[in-house]
Amino acid sequence: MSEKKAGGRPINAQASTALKAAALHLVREYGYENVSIAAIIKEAGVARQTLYNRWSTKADLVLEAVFEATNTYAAQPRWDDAKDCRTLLEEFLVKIFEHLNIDGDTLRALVASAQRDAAFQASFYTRFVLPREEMITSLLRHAQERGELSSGRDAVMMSALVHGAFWYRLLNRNPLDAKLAKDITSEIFV
Amino acid sequence: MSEKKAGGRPINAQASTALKAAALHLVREYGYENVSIAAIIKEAGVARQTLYNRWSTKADLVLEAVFEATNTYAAQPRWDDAKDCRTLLEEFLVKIFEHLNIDGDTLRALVASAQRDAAFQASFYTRFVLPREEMITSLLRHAQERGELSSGRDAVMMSALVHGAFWYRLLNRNPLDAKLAKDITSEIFV
DNA sequence: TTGCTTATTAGACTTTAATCCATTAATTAA
DNA sequence: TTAATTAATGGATTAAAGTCTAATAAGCAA
Repeated sequence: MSEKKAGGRPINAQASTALKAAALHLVREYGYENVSIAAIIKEAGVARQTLYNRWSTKADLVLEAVFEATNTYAAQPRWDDAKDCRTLLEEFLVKIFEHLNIDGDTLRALVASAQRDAAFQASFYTRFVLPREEMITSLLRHAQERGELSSGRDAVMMSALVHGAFWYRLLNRNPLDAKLAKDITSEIFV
Repeated sequence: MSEKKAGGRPINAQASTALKAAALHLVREYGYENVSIAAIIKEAGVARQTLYNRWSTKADLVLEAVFEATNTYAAQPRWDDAKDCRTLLEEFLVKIFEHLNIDGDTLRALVASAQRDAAFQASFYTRFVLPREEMITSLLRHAQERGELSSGRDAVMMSALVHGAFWYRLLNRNPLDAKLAKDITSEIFV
């Protein structure tokens, strides 16, 4: 399946790069809602249709741009056995919050887009949200194995509580700081 | 301050009623994003400017329409002393979820609007979100007083965890059902 | 070279939220 | 009755996302 007939003008990879760079730059500088498609293609020096050949909406483009630019923050840390899991969770949350303090406004805008577009919502959830949720779930299971957390508890539900808590804060424009990381951790580890 | 000079054409209260009714009806039937201002004023039989004389955006109008139509669900229940607090929380969550299963799609759209409009976000949070958050906080404090929950725990944080959990589920288009109410409750009451 | 195929470009077009304006309507005060 | 004031109306306008189209560009295969 999906065999392409040979030939045809090749896709210009530079156009993609320029579009992502322009989108990220403009969105971080002026805010998602204040950046028009027209401004992005103008800065990228590319035609409108070229953008829509690659991404179907502004949200898709910006998601990819933010995602690629912040791989660092989404990386699974190796759980350091020298520290207890309570500390690991708190430190991981602090790391997530650092990212959210850079791109939080953009991510809020993407969550908003996701509510209007089920396909984008699925993509956003799969690429951005779920991976971290699974990282925390695995950390909590690790804590159960090490006896730092009662094995009777539901790691998936606890992870959802943690995620819910900081997304809820973000969407309500509350600060995400070290104190919050500590407070959330305290309520999870009894 | 704020004294109005007498005279002037009086505001037509029926126009407000008709606009709210039209907005609620259309939004529930076709979905928030599929309902245009043009459709609302047409069904209400009112001029465009009349709508904007009362609400500054579609989101403000729909929030008020939904809010008025669902006072029932937002009412503070009297905590029945015959039941333990675990049961009360679970039942309260079930009640909230019943409402979210009617207007959840609309509320998701309003959350999206709130991300684009800080003033609306504040209004939405104050009118819709915070009251329930406080109800659950007070229930958890009640549980602490009755010794059903350790008094060392942070009731405000726990309430945020609970709220975060179901808003998170709602925004990710996951089901809000009795099982979720039970699972959330279980993780709060140890 | 000549087709064939796909990508890019520029710009017209559609839709919708929101603003703006001139005109008309409804009310109070003199 | 007249003037002042405020609301409602209908329609024009603006801004932006997204769609569409015709012309052109850049490759492959014969």
